[in-house]
Amino acid sequence: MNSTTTGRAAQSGSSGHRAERSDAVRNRGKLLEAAAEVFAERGTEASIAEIAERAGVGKGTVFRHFATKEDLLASIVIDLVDGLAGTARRLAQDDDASSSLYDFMATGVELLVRDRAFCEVVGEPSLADDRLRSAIARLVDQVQVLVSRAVEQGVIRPDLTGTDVVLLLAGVQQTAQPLLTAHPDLWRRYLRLVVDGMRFNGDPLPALPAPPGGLTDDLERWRA
Amino acid sequence: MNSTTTGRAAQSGSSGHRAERSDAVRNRGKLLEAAAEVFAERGTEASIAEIAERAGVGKGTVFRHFATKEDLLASIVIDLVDGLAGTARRLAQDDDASSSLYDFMATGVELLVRDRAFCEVVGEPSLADDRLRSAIARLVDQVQVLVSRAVEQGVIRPDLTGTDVVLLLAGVQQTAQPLLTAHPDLWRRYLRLVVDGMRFNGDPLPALPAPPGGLTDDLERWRA
DNA sequence: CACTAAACGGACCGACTGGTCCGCTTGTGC
DNA sequence: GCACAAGCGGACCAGTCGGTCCGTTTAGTG
Repeated sequence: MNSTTTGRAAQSGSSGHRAERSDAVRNRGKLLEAAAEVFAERGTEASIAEIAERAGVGKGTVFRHFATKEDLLASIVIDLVDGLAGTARRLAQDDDASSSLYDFMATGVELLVRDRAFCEVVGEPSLADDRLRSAIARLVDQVQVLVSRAVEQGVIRPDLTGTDVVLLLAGVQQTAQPLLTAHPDLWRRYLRLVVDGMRFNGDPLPALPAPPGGLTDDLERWRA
Repeated sequence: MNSTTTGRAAQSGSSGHRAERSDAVRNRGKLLEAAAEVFAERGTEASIAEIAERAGVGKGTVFRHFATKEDLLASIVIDLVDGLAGTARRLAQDDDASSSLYDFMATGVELLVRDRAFCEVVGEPSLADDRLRSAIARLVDQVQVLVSRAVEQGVIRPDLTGTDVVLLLAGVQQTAQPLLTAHPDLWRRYLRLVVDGMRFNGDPLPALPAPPGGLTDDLERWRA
């Protein structure tokens, strides 16, 4: 959990209001930790009451730190997305484009497999928090680096994009989902199959519409 | 809608209770039609009240025809699954194993794309109605015919199964889901990619555990 | 047409949810 | 150690849901 991104915490700085109290900081930490666990296990429909209970605080405390349930959920998912973007950035150091792209996808799918709420949120953009959208845009950007390198090295078909790869993560997870409890590693089978499909072999894919927005257009990026 | 599968309707036959009333038959029809629409649009969380309203009946009528909401939902999804199994059976007549398998998958994904509740139910086996499980088992059986033929003709890798193909349908749908409203045909892109991955090209896929149950073991089939 | 059992519909119930409010507690600066 | 603002927690509220119940309507029968 790299929770620097955390809350709209101490907006200190300007007029010298008192600093944030220590118990408040501690509770927000417990809250984020508990919420991450509960959302991962139970999905986005997990109740605030359960999160508060696991954190060992009252319900009121939840809403003092996060305006709404969606706000709390977004904070957590954004952290996950940013973490994944960090993985992509780190893997971009590696020379072997093929294996680094594969490793990235394996990391991503594994994350999705272990976190129900993450799956639901990234698979259904209706929960369209702006911060989340830009986090996804950052992720797509990082992945695009991996993809471009792989295309240059000729190890995947040239019409693939970072968006494709990110979307495919959720697809692979969903494929294995119905048998997940019985066969927790089944996603590897389908990841392999999808990766094999990503290798260049002649016929171009049905068109994904040309990226309409510029590089800074966050909202349009996700639909690029 | 092939609603012969419909309800636990007139259990007539034995002791000559009066025949089912015509308005009851009519209302059940309207109910199934309305529920299919509403579930397709809004997913499994659509409310009974909305379904009753669209059918033009009262809420009480819903529960006289279907014991619970899950019962109604299962009835509808089972019809869809059986319909898809019928498509598979019909396509098995065709000589070209490659194109018939592709056509089946395209039909399946398109159905998933247009029906939210169908997606949710088949992607999450927790709604484990027994009738639904056997319907899925029947579907997998039919698809296995297509798959076996394709393997024999050497057009797909030999370690694929009917279960794989059925699971992949939901995976392809999920891949396109986040951009679905903006690009309704995007699923074709990912179906093509997955189908390319299904073609034989050397390395075997990570193991899918050997089918543990016999052919009649419905429950184990889905996890075969 | 009269009679009855079946079907109907919507008021009602209990459970649960996200979110609010306010009296009480506690950390912090002086 | 005092004062007080900030933080706290849980009773509470309004809304929604699946499901039940029962007074009323209606389809079928002789």
